[in-house]
Amino acid sequence: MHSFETTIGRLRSEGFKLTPQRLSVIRYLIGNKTHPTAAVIYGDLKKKYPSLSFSTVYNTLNMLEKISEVQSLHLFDDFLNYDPDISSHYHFVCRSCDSIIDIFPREGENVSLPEGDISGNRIESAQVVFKGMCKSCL
Amino acid sequence: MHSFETTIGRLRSEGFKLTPQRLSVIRYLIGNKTHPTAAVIYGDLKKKYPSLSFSTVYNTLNMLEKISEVQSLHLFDDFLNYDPDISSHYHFVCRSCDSIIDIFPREGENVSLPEGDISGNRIESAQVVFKGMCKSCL
DNA sequence: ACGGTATCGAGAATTATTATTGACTTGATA
DNA sequence: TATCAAGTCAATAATAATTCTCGATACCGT
Ligand SMILES: [Mn+2]
Ligand SMILES: [Mn+2]
Ligand SMILES: [Zn+2]
Ligand SMILES: [Zn+2]
Repeated sequence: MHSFETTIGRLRSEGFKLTPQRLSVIRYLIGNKTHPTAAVIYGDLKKKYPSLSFSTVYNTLNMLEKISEVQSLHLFDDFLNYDPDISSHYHFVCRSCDSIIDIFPREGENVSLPEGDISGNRIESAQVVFKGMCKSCL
Repeated sequence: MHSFETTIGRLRSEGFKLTPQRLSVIRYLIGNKTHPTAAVIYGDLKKKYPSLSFSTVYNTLNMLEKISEVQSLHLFDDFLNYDPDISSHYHFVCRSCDSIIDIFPREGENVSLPEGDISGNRIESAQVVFKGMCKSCL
């Protein structure tokens, strides 16, 4: 996500109301380096905002995804993970402990993807998911 | 998938019975260059095998995935696509027509991924999904 | 204050996939 | 042939993440 100010500015200009519920979800996500599920977000925020509902969490996440402030990740079978980090990076998923690790490819790490077209199809985004055993599980 | 003979040989050696229902699913998938869903497989086979049930399609797909004869792909929100092509390749998904296009990286197409370890995590497989507009939709 | 609109939360609905169940098939054995 | 055990079938129920519905409420400009 962008900064708090930028994000709420974008929502305002798109015509969304900045309700306390939405702001709580946004504050939860800003600077969050994990990849929480809707259930985790709901569970954590419910403590502080007991009247928050699941629908509102989903609605807010879908709204944020629509304006590309978060990205949903299909890493597991039964649920989505949400990534507030919209910088270009990839993911590693451990098949033993299910942890999700951000991969920021550096020079020499040999992650390179085409941009523009491939076989005549126009690429707009690319997702890379590595699976294996994470450092701690090894 | 491997050849018909190799595949049924593997199933036999793993202790699975080669029932007509399973064989019909296997024959459907061998050489299939699309990425059918369980529902599509069921719908197509139902015409020829009216007593086939959905459970059997799912059970057979899960069995084939367990022995790595097919690969399930989480490309859309609500269902899985199954890929009988187990050679190393990637996918392009068109956001306009939802078609799934195989990407076999060639020399000079600049798709290269690390093997072995990345940041101390052991890579066992990698999935790449490009999204954008396909050639025909452009 | 008033009227129109957006959003809320609660709970129902949706739906792809998985689990359960009881009948049936198969093959080995006596 | 009779019996038995294991595997598999199809029908159906269950599961669970996400979305939808709806009446109530908050907000906004006038
Ligand atoms: Mn991430
Ligand atoms: Mn493919
Ligand atoms: Zn791990
Ligand atoms: Zn297309």
